Amino acid sequence: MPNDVTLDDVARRSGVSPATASRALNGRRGVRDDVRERVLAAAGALKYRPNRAAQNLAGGRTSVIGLVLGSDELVGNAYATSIVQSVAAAASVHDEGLMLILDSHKPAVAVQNLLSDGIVDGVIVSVVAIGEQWVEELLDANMPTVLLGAHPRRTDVPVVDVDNLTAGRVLTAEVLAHGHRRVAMLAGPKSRVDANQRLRGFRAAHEELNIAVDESLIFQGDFNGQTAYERASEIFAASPDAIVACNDEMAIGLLRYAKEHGIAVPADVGIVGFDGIAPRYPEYEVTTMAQPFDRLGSTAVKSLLDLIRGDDVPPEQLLGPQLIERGSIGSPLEI
Amino acid sequence: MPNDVTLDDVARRSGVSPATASRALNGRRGVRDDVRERVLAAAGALKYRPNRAAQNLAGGRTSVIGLVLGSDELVGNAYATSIVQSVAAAASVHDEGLMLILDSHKPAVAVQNLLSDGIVDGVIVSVVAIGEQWVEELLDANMPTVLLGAHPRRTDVPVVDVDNLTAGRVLTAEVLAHGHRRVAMLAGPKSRVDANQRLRGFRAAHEELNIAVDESLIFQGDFNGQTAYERASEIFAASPDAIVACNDEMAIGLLRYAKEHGIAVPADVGIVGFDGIAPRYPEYEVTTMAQPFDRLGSTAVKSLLDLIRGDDVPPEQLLGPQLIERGSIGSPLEI
DNA sequence: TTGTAGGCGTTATCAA
DNA sequence: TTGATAACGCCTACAA
Repeated sequence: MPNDVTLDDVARRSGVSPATASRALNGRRGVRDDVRERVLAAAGALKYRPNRAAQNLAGGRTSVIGLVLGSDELVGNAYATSIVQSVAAAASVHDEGLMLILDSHKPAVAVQNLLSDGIVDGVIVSVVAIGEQWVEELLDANMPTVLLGAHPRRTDVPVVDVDNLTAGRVLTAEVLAHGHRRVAMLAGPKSRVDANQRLRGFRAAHEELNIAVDESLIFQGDFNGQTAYERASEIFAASPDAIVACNDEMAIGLLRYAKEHGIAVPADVGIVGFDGIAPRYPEYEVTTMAQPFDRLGSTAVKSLLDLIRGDDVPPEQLLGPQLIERGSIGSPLEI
Repeated sequence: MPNDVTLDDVARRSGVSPATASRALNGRRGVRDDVRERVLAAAGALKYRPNRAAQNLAGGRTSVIGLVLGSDELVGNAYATSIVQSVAAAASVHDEGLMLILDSHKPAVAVQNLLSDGIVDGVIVSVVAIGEQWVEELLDANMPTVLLGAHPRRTDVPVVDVDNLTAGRVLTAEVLAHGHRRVAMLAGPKSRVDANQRLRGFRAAHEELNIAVDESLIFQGDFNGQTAYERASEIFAASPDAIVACNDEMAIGLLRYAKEHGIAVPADVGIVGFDGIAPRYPEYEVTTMAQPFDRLGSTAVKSLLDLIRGDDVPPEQLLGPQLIERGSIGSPLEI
């Protein structure tokens, strides 16, 4: 019952044909100005809203995009949650509906739902979903797709991401600028492009200052805070001046361990992270390279809409991260 | 290009009319068994999937439901995030699409999008969205709606919620059973039904044991952990034996303060909370009444689908919470 | 039990 | 610049 007003009603009220009304409403050219105004006025008066199903069926768009997060747990994953939030906001700005696809237990069905049912015009696939069987299948189907976070192999799909290489380089440079020389790295999963880029940045920053990287100070992590906490003793035992954790969750795991074991931060050891989700943990102040979540979301949505519209989209859009000083490697430096 | 297979294709391949094919596919009666099987086989072979826009347009359903969270911040809100997760899972089980409606900045438009565009068959409105102007408008529109968490005034909309009264009573009884007598309460927002019910349960548990509630031990909270942390000194100054915080976020705020100020839990003071989202904070073990998130999600989705189908739905479905002992009021009691 | 035909609301094609 | 008319894919009386 919501809305019984159809295009025909608008057409009738403005004394034109449905075809003309449609053209006027959609901003097509070839409609006399006064007619267009009349139609618009009628539509407004009638509170007309197009039926999207009909639009879609007639070959138009759905005005709904999908956000694929795979079977990743949203709960407790501040990064994923931030992505949802920012994409939702961006979709809303463009007046697009947002379908959340957390699905997992029915690979085939999930993909087909998306593709075949014409329920979504395109999808944004988050990096947290990459690697799952059905997500890979999804990438193979030719549906407009934008990756939010780089895929290790698919370079054919446009990607929007933070510039992880720069992020790693700048953050590490900052650590080095504080005088730290024995800098450890708690890396992310090897399968993740972002983690690798951050590590590359870590090395690059050292190279720029002609400081050798001590390979024994590079620890393998998994982006998980609890795991980091459990490996903390081993890492601290290597007595680094500072530790670059590949994300904030791990940095906080380390901070927690430090706190519990009387290790002073930054006095005894500096600790930094990535992502900028740390404000969620007010008791842990950690210097970090924050993700530009808002821009990630809006850029991904805009690119996807371009793609759907048939416009060209850059194969890779890297956004600048932001260094947020919170004192976990010492006082901010004078410039 | 996704899927070119239409109902006609299936009909042709199985040698029947589209009408019969439609009936067979939709489980309508009045189709010979062998014919039905033939159609189903053809559909399977062709990998046929109905076009939802067409189904919808033809008067059928959209197979998409909406989850309304208002402008609530998802990031850092473990309760809201858990709701999203559980509703998404439940929707997926029923093969329903899930539209996430975090929208906020365009009240009117948002509502109309939902209602008029025929893009969603019904909505689940989370308690975190209640009170916002456009959400209230949404409740007035006659669209199938289920509340996930009680509304202070709208008793006309079916609600699914945890049994907060019982939760408050049982948890408080547990605290009292541990021998605590001066029990403080850090309440939730007065506008929230769940918070009030928990407080009622708190009082009920006292009454049952003929213990008077010391009104000076009832503190007003806002469900926010940071705020709880900031008010902690005042609360601890009242020297309660134990504190019942109206949700885990606040309990953790108190625990954090206690930890930082050398107040031993549970030795000096017991602390308990509600919701069961605390596992997210491994360093804070807090006894709590956990929300049955999975069942909340599945019940809400199922009820909404019933509502959409035109079936009756109970006006109120209260699910049982679960006491989770984590030692923050002392060792678990022998039974 | 099955098939035919009409319509759901919109857009696009093609004349006028 | 405008208006018929035909899709789009499906469902559902109604008829057979």
